[in-house]
Formats: sequence, C-alpha cells, structure tokens
Amino acid sequence: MKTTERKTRATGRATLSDVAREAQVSPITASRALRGVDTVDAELAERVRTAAAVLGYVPNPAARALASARSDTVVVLVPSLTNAVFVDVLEAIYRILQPAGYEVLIGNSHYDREEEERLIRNYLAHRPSGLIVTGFDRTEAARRLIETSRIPTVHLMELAQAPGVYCVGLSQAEAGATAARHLLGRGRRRLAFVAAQLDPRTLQRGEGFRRALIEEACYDPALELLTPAPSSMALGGELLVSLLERHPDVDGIFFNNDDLAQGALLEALRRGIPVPGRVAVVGFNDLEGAAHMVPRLTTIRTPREEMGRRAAELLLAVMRGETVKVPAVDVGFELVTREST
Amino acid sequence: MKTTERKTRATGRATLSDVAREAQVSPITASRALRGVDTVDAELAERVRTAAAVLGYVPNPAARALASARSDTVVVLVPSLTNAVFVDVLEAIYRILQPAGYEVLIGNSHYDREEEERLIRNYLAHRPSGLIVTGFDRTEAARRLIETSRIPTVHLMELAQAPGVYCVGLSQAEAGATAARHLLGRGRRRLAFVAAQLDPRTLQRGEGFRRALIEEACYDPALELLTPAPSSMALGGELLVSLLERHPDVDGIFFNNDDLAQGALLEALRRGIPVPGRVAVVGFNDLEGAAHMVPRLTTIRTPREEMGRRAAELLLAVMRGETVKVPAVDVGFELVTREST
DNA sequence: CGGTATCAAGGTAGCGCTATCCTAATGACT
DNA sequence: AGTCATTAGGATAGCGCTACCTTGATACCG
Repeated sequence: MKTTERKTRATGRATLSDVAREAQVSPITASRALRGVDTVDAELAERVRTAAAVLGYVPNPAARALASARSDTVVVLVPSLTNAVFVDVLEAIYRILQPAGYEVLIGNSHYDREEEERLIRNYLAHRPSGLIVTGFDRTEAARRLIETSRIPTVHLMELAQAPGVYCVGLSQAEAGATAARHLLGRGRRRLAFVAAQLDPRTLQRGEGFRRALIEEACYDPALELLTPAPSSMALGGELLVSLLERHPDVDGIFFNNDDLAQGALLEALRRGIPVPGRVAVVGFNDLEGAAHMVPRLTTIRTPREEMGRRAAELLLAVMRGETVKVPAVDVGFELVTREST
Repeated sequence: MKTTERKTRATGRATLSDVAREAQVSPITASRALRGVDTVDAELAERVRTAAAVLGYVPNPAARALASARSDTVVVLVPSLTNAVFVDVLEAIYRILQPAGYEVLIGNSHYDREEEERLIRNYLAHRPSGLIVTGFDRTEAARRLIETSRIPTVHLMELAQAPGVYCVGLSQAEAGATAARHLLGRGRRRLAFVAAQLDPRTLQRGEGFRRALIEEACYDPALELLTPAPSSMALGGELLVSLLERHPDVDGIFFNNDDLAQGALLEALRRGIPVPGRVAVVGFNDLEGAAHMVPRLTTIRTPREEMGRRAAELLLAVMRGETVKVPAVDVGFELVTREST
C-alpha cells in the first residue's frame, strides 16, 4: 500500500463536487439545485437530488456559512429555563422554525444583563439569520450589537411601538391591573402584591396592579412585598406567612408567578388559613399545577404556545424580507377564575 | 467617492489578518497566539491579544470549523424539556462546558427515536467536538451514526458496562426496587406501580419494583398501571382514582414521576382519601413541588445537577484525549422520606 | 434579419481560518 | 569548530461552499 500524499485535508465525506460529478453537472449547478434556486432545469435538479441521496450527501454548514456569510440559524435568548414559561415558548418556536429549515440556538441569560450581552456577542459571530430576544431591557452595548448587526430581531413577552421594532407579547401592566380588578370585584380591599425575581415584566405587572388600586383608592404601599430572590414554591409559602403576620388584615394577594402562588396555597392549607375565606389568591401564568391546587388557583393565563409560534412566524416573515403589517403582536392574556378567589 | 471593486465579499468585520497586521506578526502566529498554542513567544502572544481586543476581533466560527474540520460545539440530546429533570441536567452541563469554551447545542427528541435519529444526522454535520445523549435506546441507524462519527460521546441517565462506552447515570432498576422496599418496610403489601410515558428508564424502574415485590411474594401484575400518554399532574390524579376504583385494597403506590404523584396527592386531598392512611405514595425525581405537597411527598431524589456536571466533565476528559479511569459513573439516588409514606 | 433582452449553466475566486510543510535560528554535543 | 536535533515563526495551500461575472443559447423586437 502506497502512503497517500500528505497534502489533502479532505474529511472523507461526500462533498458537493462529488454530488455534481455523480449527477454530471457543475458544482455550482448542484449547489443551486439543492438549495432550490429556481433557475435550474427541473430534470437536472432531480438528477442532482438523486445523486445527493445516493451518496448520502449532507451539506457542510460551516462551508455554507463561510461562503454565504450567513447561517440557517436562529438564536433565541431567554432569561431562564427553570421557569416553565420559557420552555413552552421555546417549544413553540422550535415547532415553527425547524420545519422551515432553521437551526435554533438557545441562550440562557439567567436574568443577567451582562451574561446576555456576552451571549449576544458570541452568538452574533455565527451570523444567525434571525434573533429572538426576551423583552427590551438590556445593556446599551447589547442593544447596539443587535442594532448594528442588522439581523432580523423579534422581541418576546412585552410590547412596544417603535418603527422597525418587532415584538410579540402582552401588556404586563394590563395583566396586573386585571388581577387587581378581579380581586376588587370579589369585594377585597386590602390587596397585596408579592413578587420575586423582579425582572422588568414583574415590575410592569406590579405597576399595573398598583395603578388599578390607586384608582379605587385602596393602594397601600406597605402591602407590596418584593424580593430579588428567584421565584420558587418555598419562597411563596414564606412570603405568605410573613405577609399575613405583618398585615393580618390582607384579604387578597396577587402573586407574581404561579410557583409563588402554589407554594402559598399549600402553606395556607398546611396552616389552616382559609383560601379564599380569609385571603383570596391570584397567580400568574397558569402553569401546570395551578388547576390542581386545593383550592384550584385563579390565575392569569399567558398564551405561551401562541407567543412562541407568532414570534417565529413574524421572524420568518422579516427574514424573508416581507413587509409586515403588524410589527407588534398583542397576544393578550386570560383571567382564569377558579376556587382561590 | 469611487465605486468600490465589486469583487470582494468581505464582511467588514475584523479578521485574523487584521489582527496580525495590527500586531505586526503573520496571520498564522496570530491564530496560534489566540488559540493558546504554546509555541508562541509570550510577548508576541500578548501583542496579538491586545490587537484583538483593540479591533474587537471575534473569530469566525464557520471559518474555524471549515479549516479545522471540527467545531467547539457539544451537542446535547434530551427527550424532553417539559420534564424539569432534563432542564436541571442541561443547566449543569452548560455551567461546565461554557467556561471551557464550548458552545452547547440542544436537541429535543420528544421521546421519539426517529426524531432523535434525524437530530443526530443534522447535528453531526456540524462536526461537534462532543456529544451527550440520553440513555441507550435508539435506532440502529442512530447508533451507527454515532459510532462511525468517532465523536466523543457520553450517555446520560443510565448505566452500562462496555468498552469505550462512557456514561453517567444511576441504576433505574435499583431505584425502583428501593421504592418497593420502602413501601414494604412501611408494612404495605398491596403495592401498585403507576407509570406514564413508558420510556426505557420508566420501564427499568418498573422492572426493579416488580422484582423486589416478587422477592417478597407480593407481586400482583394487576396492580401495574402503564400508559404511554405523557406524564402530567392531571394524569396522576386520574390514574389514582381509576386504580383505587378497580383495586380498593391497594395500600401503596409508586408513581414513576413526581408530577404523577403530585397530581395524585392533590386529587386524594380533594376526595378525602387519606394519605398515607389509606394509601402510601412514593414519587420519583424529587421535583420542586414534592416537598410542599400536603402531605409532603416521599420520593426518590435523582442528583441531576451532579449528573449533568459529571457528564460534562467526563466528556471534557474524553475530548482532551485523557485516559478515563471510570468510564461509567454511578451518581446514585437517594430516598427522601417524607409524610406521604 | 441584425441587434438586444433573457436566461440557464458554468468558470472563477474567494469567505476566514488552520494543517502541513519549510526555513532559519538556537543550543547541545562530539 | 562542525554536526545534529530542536525549536519559533512563516509561507502555502486548502477546508467546502456560494457570490459574482461570463458565456452561450434562445427568445424577442421593430
């Protein structure tokens, strides 16, 4: 056996040239045929596809990205995967983008602006075709990176009206106000707002809640319990207890996320605090457990599947260069009234 | 202003050549310096790093991947993101691999072997440096793809002893047996196994549970309630009810996942079925809600953070070509006894 | 019927990196 | 002092694909 020339660095896989040779066309024609460029004769294209199948050809994404200065990748940045909300949204995004031929790169910023900036910087090096980010709160540098990259971008969860800004979300403030009005409608007047994590959307919900109370002249700032700690069921239980200790007259609580509310309901059950008898409870998001709690949790359902789907569809349209009639999609929310109020 | 030559396709970003020029070295030296190849003079390397920082240079991953026929990417395939188990594992994997300079590509197979095979096929085109997959159950084609790719691979969740096979997991069968023995130790004899999803690990747990019962001569196949439907709290409640209807004498249940168990506990509470008075309940995984249920759920804790971390560390070692002493890491599990038994 | 518009297909030349070889300089050793 | 091994750094040549331009063939026009 002769030693092979040391010069070649070929990987051994079938390349586009192999396919072209097999189909007896030029490489560039093979390229066009496989990409579905429509200036290729139908019969030639068919021959190319057959050849590709025969050889088990899989395009080299690195070569493609290098030559075309773009990649069939969409980067999605979420602040958390622990919160099921974002998992649901991601799932829907995948379901749209994968069949459309895009690869989805997930970045988790852990609710940290610096980390998000770093992720953006790294992921932009891949020259993704599109970008989906959560909300609008980011470092100035991150904002600039996105802007100057000229990469089609869709913002999730929140709404904004600005030229060239695409977003799919809901009015967090309006959702907070709805929770307040629902409790008021139940005849409750000593209403508390309990929140953790304190991301921008949390604060917006708090703002809406507060405004609705001010309108009814029953806002008491002492009944706002905010902590930057991560949201959890354990925390929900603790916050309920400390709130009722300090303010025994509270008769309604809006928990900023269902896990807090669920933890609170279970703690109340354990301590024999009647819900909604003594205190009514409203959650947020309608996560899986909400409907199963004892009592079942009244909450505000966010359409996460729809949000992900619409965001992906919007991004697809923008990436295709279509003119979008509605750059800001309001997916709304729904108050789900159950036994806890 | 002269019209620029149409020929260049440069992207406008700083390239390695720009950095090299700025640092007054050759491009290849710049490349070596930035990659940390140690044959570069310390002072030169420093000059290159400075130049890179000045120019805001970010390497083009596509070019790097094309030239080197590998990428700093690790692909992780999980069967689900809805189950918090995998989110926890992923989180830990990220925490190790990201600082090590790897990008993590997540693939979600939705418990579908065909989909997993497709994912593997697509992701292998990226020539990842490493691969982390869940379990051992996959199509023959998928198995071959992994094998022939020669890419360092670590298997999650389960254990296996075979040369060249790396895995980090626990004995699912042993965990199932532990649940059985715990219930037996509480004096229960009519023990049911309730499972959904029916993935391989579920079945292994069932197998271990069954064997332990057979040993004690109290195995009754009628008390196995299996459904391929996805696991959920709602399903857990339903299965509890139908099980107790058909077999009122059941005095202990091992639910294959905590969400089933939690749904069951809440349904029992609602219907006034005493737990553990009439029936003791054991869950699996120790998910967030377990400790907060009423009664608090006895369950088997799986060390998910550790599993992800160890898998990532093992993969790093294999990718670096180190010889690994322990190719199969047993992270074990822990019975967490609470009020439900 | 000559000339131009149109279009499919191909030739050429990179995209931005790194593997491989090569050279010159340094030191070790006979 | 001369030979050899050992380095540091550079020159060269791709990796596999696609953008751009060109070519040749066909359609279209007055």
